[in-house]
Amino acid sequence: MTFSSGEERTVPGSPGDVLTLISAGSATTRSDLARVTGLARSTISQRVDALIERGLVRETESGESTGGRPPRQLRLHTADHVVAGVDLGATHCRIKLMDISGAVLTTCEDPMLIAEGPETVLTHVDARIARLLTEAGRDRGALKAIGMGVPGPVEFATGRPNNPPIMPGWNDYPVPEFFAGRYDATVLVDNDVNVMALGEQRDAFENSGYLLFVKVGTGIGCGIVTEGRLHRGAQGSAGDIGHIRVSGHDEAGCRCGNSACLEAVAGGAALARRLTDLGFPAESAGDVVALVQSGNTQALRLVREAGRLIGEVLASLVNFYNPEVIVIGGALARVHDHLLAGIRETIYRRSLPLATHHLTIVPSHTGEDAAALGAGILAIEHYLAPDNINRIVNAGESAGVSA
Amino acid sequence: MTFSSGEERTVPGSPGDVLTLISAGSATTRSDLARVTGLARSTISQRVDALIERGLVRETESGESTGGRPPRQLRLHTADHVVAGVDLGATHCRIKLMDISGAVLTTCEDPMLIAEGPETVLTHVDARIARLLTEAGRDRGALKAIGMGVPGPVEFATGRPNNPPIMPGWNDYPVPEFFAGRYDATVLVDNDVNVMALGEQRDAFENSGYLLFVKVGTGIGCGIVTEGRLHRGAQGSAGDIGHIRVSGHDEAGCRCGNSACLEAVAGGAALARRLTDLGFPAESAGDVVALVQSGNTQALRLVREAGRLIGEVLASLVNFYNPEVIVIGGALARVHDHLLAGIRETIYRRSLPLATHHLTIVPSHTGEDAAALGAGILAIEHYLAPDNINRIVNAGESAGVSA
DNA sequence: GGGCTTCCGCCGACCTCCGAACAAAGTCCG
DNA sequence: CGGACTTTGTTCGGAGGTCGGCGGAAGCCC
Repeated sequence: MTFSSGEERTVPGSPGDVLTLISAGSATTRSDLARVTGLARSTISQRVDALIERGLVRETESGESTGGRPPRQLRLHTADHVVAGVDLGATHCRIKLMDISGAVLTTCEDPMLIAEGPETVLTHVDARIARLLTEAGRDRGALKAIGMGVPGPVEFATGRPNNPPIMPGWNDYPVPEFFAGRYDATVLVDNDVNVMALGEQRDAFENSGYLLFVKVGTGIGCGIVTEGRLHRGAQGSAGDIGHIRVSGHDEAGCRCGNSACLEAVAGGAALARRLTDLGFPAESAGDVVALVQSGNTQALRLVREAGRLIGEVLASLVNFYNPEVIVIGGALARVHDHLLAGIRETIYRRSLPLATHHLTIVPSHTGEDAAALGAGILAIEHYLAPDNINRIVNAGESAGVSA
Repeated sequence: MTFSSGEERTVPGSPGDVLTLISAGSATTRSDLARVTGLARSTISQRVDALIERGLVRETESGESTGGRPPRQLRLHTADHVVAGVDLGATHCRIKLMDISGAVLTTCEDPMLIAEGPETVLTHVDARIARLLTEAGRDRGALKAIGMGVPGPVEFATGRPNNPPIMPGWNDYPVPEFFAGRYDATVLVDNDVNVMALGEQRDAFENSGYLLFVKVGTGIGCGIVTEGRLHRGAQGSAGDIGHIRVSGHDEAGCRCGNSACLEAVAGGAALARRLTDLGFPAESAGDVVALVQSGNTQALRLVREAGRLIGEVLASLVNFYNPEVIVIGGALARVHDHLLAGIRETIYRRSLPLATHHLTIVPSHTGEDAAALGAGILAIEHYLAPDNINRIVNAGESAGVSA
């Protein structure tokens, strides 16, 4: 009789799979690749040759000998393959130019109002990317993909924002088409919380199959990574936890028209308003953080209370989704000691023991850069995806290297 | 520039993939298969021959001619391949013997106490399966897989219950091993709500990628189907929504030790207790249903109120998970008119418009049979999975047909 | 320096899949 | 009623990719 065991390891075959292994660092020599994939050494050599010829891989210095001929190390050929990770917020724009190994080449950050509409904003983004390419000494053609996180729901397949509440003029705007004539690059647009979740999972929790990333800023949102892939839901609106009802706050009206929404009682904007009422002027989540850091006890109390309310909602989601890791990010996470205390307290009290037993709850370690980094990773992974690489290799066109 | 488009159709190759198409009815002749897969007719013939030789497929009568030679129809050879779908509840046992096309051959249903422990219960199950096989005139060796739903969390990979609250003696009991000497069949054990969700998705919502199945019986649980696959979470406890807190009921203590759990205010057991207090004796969810059907206005009021409370929790989950379909099942769904009214009302009031716009909320259409059918489908899909079929075909052993 | 080990390219053997040609089994039409 | 046509399914040689052995390359150990 056969037992229901875990998944069988599928034997990867194509050039794209080989590149994935090199990229992940799982195998850096031809022999390694043969061992890991189970393919014959001769087959691997053939594949690697094709990747080298297309300019995707190159040999570096020989490695350490283990008693015999030293293996030749293989690396991604990063010089001619870069991506841009774009983080568009309500009032800022951060861009990171990264090579396909994930290394950040150059960065920029400007104030910018997303409410000025897509043409204005994207023209700005285009100019910044061009400048970053120049600064990094890369050719325009080296830009292979653009990842972008925006503060609202997006139909990921088409890259069009879907009724975003704080992005006037962007509804259904075809963002990828804007870049069509400007770069020969794939453009991927997603919700900012989604790319933050992806980035955090890839950076710090690669082995965790079930991760939630909770962003606590002006509003509150959540990115969901299930078995390594983003969960976007049927309409791409999954993770919108800011308007979940919390008990005992029916007096708090929310901009969405309902009352007692999590965001209306525990979001940065709500906290700022309440602090102002208490005589401590604050306008934004950043002001709240500043008050906490200056030792204001009212601010501290409110943040901890916000943590409890967020924890109440997360306790429900822990029972439902059963995550392995919860990451807390966003502006308010800068005072994570106080925020996390409230969150942890409530989750461990209200969730099932089986679900919390191996649950890890941590602050984001990428901080302010989370969205731009995550957007870059989204772009890199798309570009290096086996299917895409196979297409490039089979197309017979040189991928970047001028002959 | 390349746009971020939907997934490319991968071209299926192996014998297992061919069988999957025949099984799904997507292609019933060799020519069809060639067109659908893109493989050459000669290759398809080769594959089909192998499947016929192994006893997995057979030719039936010729089909309609479309002006040329009439195609020979291919069907799954169901005679020598059957599975059992087992539904173990707290107080009952239902088993359906199904062939691998999904047709139910024979059924049985007995009262049974799961609290009597695994040896007693599984011995009973074994005897029932043997009798069903005899009734259906099938050989013992024809049983290829057993799917089983149990009322508690399970570590699916090993088939061991994981600290189930209402299954004393079952914790960590290796269910598949029990059947090891008795049948040459794979044994798959899962939470009952999970198999119900799977069955409903396959039966009625094949095209829906994001489905929640909510079972409202004695307790309340939820099965999650994401992109066609069950979401079990990190510890296999995902979907345990019965202990999510609902607002305004802090007086209601729950058997889990907390208060205001959904199950403690809206579960069948809780409703029965409150009806008893009101002077209408009721012990189980079934009694509650009977009272509603007899026109008892108190019972009706309580059920509708339960619907609102369940709806409150589901409203949160709709925002978080963004499902396409919510199916309501379990004993209380027999009065679904009243239950659904409350659920729908609350979800549409409290969830985001983007998430509810294309949301469908319906009662289960498989009713009491949901778990047994779902367990059978789980078993069939495992047995017909391409990897498994390839293994059978390549092993060179005849799969069931005595030579 | 010679044996040993490991790495890597080359080449014949093998396997799978393809496509063309052919056989089979029906329809259509004069 | 018979031949042309259409569609289905099989046979067979060839193309392409993978395997594994062989030998050369390049280091370590004694």
